[in-house]
Amino acid sequence: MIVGVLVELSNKNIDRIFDYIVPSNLESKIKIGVRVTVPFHNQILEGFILSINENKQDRELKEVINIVDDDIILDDELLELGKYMSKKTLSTLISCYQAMLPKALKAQAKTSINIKREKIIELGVDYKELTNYKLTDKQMNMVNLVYDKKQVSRKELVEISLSILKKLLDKKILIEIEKEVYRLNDDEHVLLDKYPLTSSQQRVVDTILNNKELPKTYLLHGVTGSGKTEVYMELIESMLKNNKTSIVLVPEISLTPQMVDRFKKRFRENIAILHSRLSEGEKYDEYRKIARGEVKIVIGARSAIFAPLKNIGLIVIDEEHTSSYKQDNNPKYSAIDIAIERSKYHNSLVVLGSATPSLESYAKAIKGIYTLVTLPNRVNNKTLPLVKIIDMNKEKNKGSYFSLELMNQMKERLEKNEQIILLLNRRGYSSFITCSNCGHVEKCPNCDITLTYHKSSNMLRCHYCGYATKHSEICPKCHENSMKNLGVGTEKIEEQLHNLFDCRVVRMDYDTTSRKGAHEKIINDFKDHKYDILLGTQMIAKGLDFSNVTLVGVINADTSLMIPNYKSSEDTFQLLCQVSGRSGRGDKEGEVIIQTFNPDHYAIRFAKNHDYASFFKQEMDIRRKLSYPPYYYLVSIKVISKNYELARDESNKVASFLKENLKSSIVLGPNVSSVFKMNNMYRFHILIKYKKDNDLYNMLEKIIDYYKSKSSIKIDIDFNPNQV
DNA sequence: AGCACGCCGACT
DNA sequence: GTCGGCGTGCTC
Repeated sequence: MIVGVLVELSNKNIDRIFDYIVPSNLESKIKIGVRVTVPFHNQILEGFILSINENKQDRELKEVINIVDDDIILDDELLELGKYMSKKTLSTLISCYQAMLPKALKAQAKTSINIKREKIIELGVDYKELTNYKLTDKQMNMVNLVYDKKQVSRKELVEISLSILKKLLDKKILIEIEKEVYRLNDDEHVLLDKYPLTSSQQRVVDTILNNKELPKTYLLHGVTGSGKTEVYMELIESMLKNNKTSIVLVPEISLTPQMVDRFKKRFRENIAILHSRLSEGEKYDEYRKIARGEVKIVIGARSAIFAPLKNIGLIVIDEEHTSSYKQDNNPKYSAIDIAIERSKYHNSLVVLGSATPSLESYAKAIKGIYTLVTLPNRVNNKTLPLVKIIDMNKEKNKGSYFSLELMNQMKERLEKNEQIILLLNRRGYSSFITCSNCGHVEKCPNCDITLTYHKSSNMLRCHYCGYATKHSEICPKCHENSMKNLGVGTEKIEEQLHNLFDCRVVRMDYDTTSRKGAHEKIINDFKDHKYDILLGTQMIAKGLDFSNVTLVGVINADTSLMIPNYKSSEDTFQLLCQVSGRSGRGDKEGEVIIQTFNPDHYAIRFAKNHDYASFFKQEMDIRRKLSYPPYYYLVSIKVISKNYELARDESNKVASFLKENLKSSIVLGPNVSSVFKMNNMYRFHILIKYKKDNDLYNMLEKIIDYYKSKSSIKIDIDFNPNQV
């Protein structure tokens, strides 16, 4: 028997199947989709069996060494899905399969994550026979405990008494067995009464369920607080009744414990959770639950789209406009694409939900590629919060982060014992230090990126490569003792809040949430009103539901407008709408205050009135004039090299090749990349705008082919990039 | 990805 | 004369 194996190395040069002979003792275990170890060149690698051939050997073949798992890791659907992904993203096939699997199941020769087993104690004799033994009261108590619970962990009994346990084990009254356990234990969840659906929720549910054309993709446009989650749950329940499974994607699940909680309360043990904060062991366990068909619902972040569920009836993508649904390293896939591809296989529904759909999705809905369904009002006809724009150019209260208006409002809410959310619109990490004398900023010598200041360690760090150096207040350029002008961080603002008010503030940002479970704690504490003010970055904008919040303040609306990206207006509009939606979700009316130096910018003006339609119209106009998506698709091609001249010259060659061969596309560049030098590599990029170009994939493949043997040049291709 | 092979510069 | 630079090629 001969098998074709795809080995673990991700490299275009070996992005193909290699044949191996199967020794006869392994033949019975050979199936397509299982992992094997094979000799390759002068190493031992893991790989996946992708084909089984008869003995038609045209050369000397090496032998398969071993079989890693007894089970199939990738079934037919997922094997095909990987091929689709590889073709669409131009990534190696193995990188696609690896992206679909938890670390424990990737083809990697050095994994150590195992099935967790626990020692369990059971009754070793029939309960009635116990009268034949002379047992002390204490021994009898333990036996009764085991009898009642049928199975008790050894640990629990050892805590009672090791000597009693040992006695009973010696007498074979109790016996010890090993049992597979899942690491992520289900906490007890009270079953939640479901809310009756509002008439518009019911209408949406009916529209979607009465549809007979499958597969089909819906865009659910529902304002913040309109109860999209209830709609998802109702659809899932209908799937369960028909014995179908569902996947729900949320932007970053650890940020939305409230939503997970609601699902758990309604569907209990029928759910598996997959997200980045789980340990590798926990992920592995959740994955096995899914693969064994023990759950019918999977909730998770982007990669949960690959959950190995059978018989999928519904895939929900909540907050579909979120950029994290696109993976920004290879393979650069979009979870929405994958969802639609899987829906074709399963003949199922896809529901994309958002209060502020991406322009691409909304345009597709208008074109009829998706079907639009809407929830135009908040549940119980609650009003959307009143939004006030504060022009910071005219602000009298200079030198403070807060305008007089915001300060007064905060004071008022605090007096009424209501809660406040403050958004600091930061672009990723940007607590940097500038010289107040000459304006100098410290940059990373490897990456050309401004270094971030870390107060706790007094270090400056590069968030791209990890370079770190001690912070000194002496400016290296002008030698004044004035390197202390810190960019605004939540810490600074918290300080000022404490100076202004007697209030309890909790910060939620990258620093305060790095520990596992930190998000949940902050959110729960805030919900329990242990704090008056939640101060955070972008991560507080989405999905949170606090009924006592009546004021949302946006400290600086402008930062996201300044980002050099064609989507910056869209991102800003979405952010402002989303964060505004956190206000007034309970009985009390909510208000929002947005501070900005650009009060007339349309993204801010339309966000004020929650006016998606007008924003869409104006933004589409601009996109059309500038030939941006959704009128054109984008592909970014980066040419990367350690050698500056080489990167420059080769990127020129690539650009002219593309200009020559892609007559119906617009080829821009090469330009230096926004992050020009990263990890000591120089980066040039070329941008292609295309509508339909039959030669595009051909030409890109030719470029990849040409450079794949040249290790001094790296080519990086990104379709519909988040960042250009 | 690794690793060997191979063809040109500054050194015991 | 040789050590070693990294360009090129190969892996069933």
